[in-house]
Amino acid sequence: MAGTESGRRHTREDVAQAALRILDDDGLPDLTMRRLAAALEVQPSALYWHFPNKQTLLAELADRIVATAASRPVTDATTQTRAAASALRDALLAYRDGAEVVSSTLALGLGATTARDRLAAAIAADGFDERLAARAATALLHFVMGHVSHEQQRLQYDSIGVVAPEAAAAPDSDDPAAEFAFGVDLLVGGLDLARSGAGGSAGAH
Amino acid sequence: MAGTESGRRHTREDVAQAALRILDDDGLPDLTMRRLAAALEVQPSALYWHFPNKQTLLAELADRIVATAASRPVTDATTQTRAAASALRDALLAYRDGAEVVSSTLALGLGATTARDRLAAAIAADGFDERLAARAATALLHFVMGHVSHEQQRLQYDSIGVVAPEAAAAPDSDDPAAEFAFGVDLLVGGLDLARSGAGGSAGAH
DNA sequence: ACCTGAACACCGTTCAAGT
DNA sequence: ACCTGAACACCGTTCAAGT
Repeated sequence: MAGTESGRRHTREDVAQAALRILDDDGLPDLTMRRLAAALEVQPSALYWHFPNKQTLLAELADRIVATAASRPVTDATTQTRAAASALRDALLAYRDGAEVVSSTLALGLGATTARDRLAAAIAADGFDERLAARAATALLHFVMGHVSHEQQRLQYDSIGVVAPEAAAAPDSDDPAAEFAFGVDLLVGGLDLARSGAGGSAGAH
Repeated sequence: MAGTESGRRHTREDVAQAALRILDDDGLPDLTMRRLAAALEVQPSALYWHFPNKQTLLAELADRIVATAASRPVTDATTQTRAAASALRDALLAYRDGAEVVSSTLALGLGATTARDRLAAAIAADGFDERLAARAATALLHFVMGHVSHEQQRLQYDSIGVVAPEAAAAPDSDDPAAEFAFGVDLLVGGLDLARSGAGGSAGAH
């Protein structure tokens, strides 16, 4: 009950932390500058001393979210890639609406490039050349963002009960983790094909 | 110059058309209920006779956007899938922020399921069984949405000049179409592997 | 260095009432 | 059947001024 935020003046760090907390507790739609200011017991205009605008604040949050992607030990071949993909998914899932926040700032190149870099590194570690790894990382990143965005939006809508009837028994809510793994496997399978050198699907040019 | 919208009373159709026009001309952020009302020379509250809320209006737009996906004649094997994927991409690109509109309504099951259905049908037509086709369609859909969302957000930001320095000479803006095709090829390649029956990546349950 | 106070130009939505 | 008028409860951002 007592004041976790009772002191007066704040740092940029305080603002980012309070924002992450609101994001996690109430979701992106509730993360307004005014609500954030209230949480810090400050006027909305005070926030603009720490961040030039909301977009920049979100970019900062995106960086922190992807930074939490833990790297776990792996052994098998082409499994660095799978591990990196699911580590990224876990990081995005760790904060409510994490995928939305990250993908919104991904587009304007404001940080969060760490995500693609890590995927590319994992693919390269699995024995693919850099150029191929870079391109495949982009594709994989898009799949991951698309999948987790969808997953988290569903979570949010479900909790408010705003789900359409069709979506109830859809082949969709089966098992997000399995569905995710399946998609990653498809992409990795395509990569393996490219390595095998066949003039097949993803190989040439 | 003269009044394309001079008459007084409107239908739900008029509202949807005017909304699509604003979307295409000025983008999703400018598609507000008040701006839409102004375009129809009507009070904002009048819109709520035609649509219960903005979300429902957007779902209607999403349906129309994916509906424009033209099916083009194909011959090769596993190419129905590629064709369906790029037809969907074209449909999304046909309207500004089309991907955002569609994916936002995809999550809450409000229509736009046509997109996944078509992908699944194409995959099945390429000789995969229904269950596999359904799961692969979901993965492919996520990739497509992730890719085109990113592509369109970049377009928007570029036009306002809000791009970060790094993004300038990034391996990102290379060639969206080629990048898209590469990702689709990876997924299709993984599918082919599954068909080959090897206990490999994406095959077994 | 960090914040207040007040304003500007907006939002989506509701609801009684009009024709 | 379709719309007006007025209100409610919000937004992000700016900017002079305070300490």
